[in-house]
Amino acid sequence: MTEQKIKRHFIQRIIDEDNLTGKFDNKVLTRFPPEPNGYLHIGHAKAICVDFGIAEEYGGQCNLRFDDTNPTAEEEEYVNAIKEDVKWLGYHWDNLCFASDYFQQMYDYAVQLIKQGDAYICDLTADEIRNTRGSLKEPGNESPYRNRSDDKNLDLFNRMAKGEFPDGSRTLRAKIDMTHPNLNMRDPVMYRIMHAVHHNTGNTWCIYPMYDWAHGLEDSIEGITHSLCSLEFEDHRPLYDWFLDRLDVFHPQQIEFARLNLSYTVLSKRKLKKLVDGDVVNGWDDPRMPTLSGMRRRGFTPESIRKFMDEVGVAKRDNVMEITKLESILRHDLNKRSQRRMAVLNPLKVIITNYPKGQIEELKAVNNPENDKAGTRQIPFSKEIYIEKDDFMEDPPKKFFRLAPGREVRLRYAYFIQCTKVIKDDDGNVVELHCTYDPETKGGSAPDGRKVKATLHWVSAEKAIHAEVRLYDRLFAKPKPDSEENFLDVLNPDSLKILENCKCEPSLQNVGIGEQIQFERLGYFCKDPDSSNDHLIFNRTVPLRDTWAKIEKQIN
RNA sequence: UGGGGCGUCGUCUAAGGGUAGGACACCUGGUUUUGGUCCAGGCAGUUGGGGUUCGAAUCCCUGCGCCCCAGCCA
Repeated sequence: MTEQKIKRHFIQRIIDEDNLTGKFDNKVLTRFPPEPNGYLHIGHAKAICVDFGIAEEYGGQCNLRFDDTNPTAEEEEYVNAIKEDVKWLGYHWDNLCFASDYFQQMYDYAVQLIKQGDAYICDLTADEIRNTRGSLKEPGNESPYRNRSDDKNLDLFNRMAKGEFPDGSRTLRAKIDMTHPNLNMRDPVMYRIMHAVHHNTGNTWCIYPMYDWAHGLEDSIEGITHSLCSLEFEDHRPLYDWFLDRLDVFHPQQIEFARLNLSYTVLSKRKLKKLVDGDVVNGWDDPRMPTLSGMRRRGFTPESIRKFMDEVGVAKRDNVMEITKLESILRHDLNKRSQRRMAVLNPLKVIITNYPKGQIEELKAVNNPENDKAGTRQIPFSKEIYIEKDDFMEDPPKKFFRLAPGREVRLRYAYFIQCTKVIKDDDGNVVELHCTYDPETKGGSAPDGRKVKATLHWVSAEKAIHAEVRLYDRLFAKPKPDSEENFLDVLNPDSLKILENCKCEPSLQNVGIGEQIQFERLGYFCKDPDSSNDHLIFNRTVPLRDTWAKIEKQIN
């Protein structure tokens, strides 16, 4: 407990200090400010956890604010998806805000700056502005329109807003310093002309504010105390401060922290959109996507994502979290909450030769060994069953404990069986096994105390229900796809494997969509929303840790 | 290169002048009717060089390396 108190990250320390000095009257008001131009991904989840988490911790508030200043990129669909994802993560915004609600006020502030001589209308084209901005080494040159009279600027700005000029013909620029070593301070554009329909304001405006101009105002208007954002905006903070100082309005404190990176994945909306638009995946909510909607469909719990963020930490250094860490936390969470079921993904028929034909026995199985309250259920057992193809080897290596000719293993919750005969097709593939069972071992233990080295999952052939199972793997084959010349070159060709012929125990018919289930010895799965009553589809969220696979790898 | 930022086990992250700790990964072993879980143990780190100090990951100086910025994107 005290240990938790001691481990304060740098943002908490800054706020602690502010509260000590009374900088913001001990108030904490943060905001999560997404642009509605795509779906939220796990990188955003870090920002959400920091923004909402800080507010929660200090008894403050957090706004959800859509930074909708560019109508050509933004859509209502994204607004709705973002709201849903934030709620799913378990956070509740205190105010729902839109930058577009402040357009008039921003306009008025712009007029103020023009009157103060701090902004001017520039007739340069985008190319010309770029060419006069200078470079990292060279200072820029002043625009020939820089010294227009305030009246002329006011008139032109007014007419810009009225729609008298075509797109791109003029901008409003801050009059700062074209030789400033920080490129952002070289007379940045505040407004551009865009005759575009805005999802929120419709046709009301044909000039739209730029991020640098708008964002600080949004924070100031809402009374945000600590404006938390990612590292790339550090260079913008002086400009943010400059605008607020010139306007002499409430001045939030911007604090920057490192964004999350994840190995074997990409976390940029641009690249994710490319995967969607290029049909590399099946939409934003494809279970392979690092989007929150994709992860939700895959079977992630919001708790596991939040726990992950706790462990990720908050700091300023660049980082790449290993995806194994996420998976580890996921498994830990799923292990505690998931009911166990049996399903066979790659079925191999087994006939128990000495079991009475036509007999069905109901056997008791534990629903969750981690949670007694989950209770038990009955599973049907019969003469013909399916086991996993991988659980039999005709000529097993030393460390393979599972079924082999002449060997005895346990069927989970059922009987010991011994393999007596291997049936093959003309090509030599094993297609069926004959086994005998020991009636004395009902439930899975032998009265004479003899042991077996393996326990297999199985499904009654007579009572099995059919399902499609989708096995997902990481989308990329290289740990840092962002560092590749083209991230699309390192896609993992096996990121999705569809198994059409899977056999499930009957109780699986009734699971709800998204309900997390452990298929014993295989992994965690959940029913996909594409399922129908006569066509079950299960997504594999994450496999169980597989020690045998590791040993197998060492052998080869 | 001008400006801004950052360097602690393989990967994240603590230690803010006083024993470099934790998690994941990896390796052992134990328990086990899931080769799961759980438990125990192990491996492994302060970017280099100076300085201040009884004592430096921490403070100072100086190298080196990495990231961001030249959209009318955010």
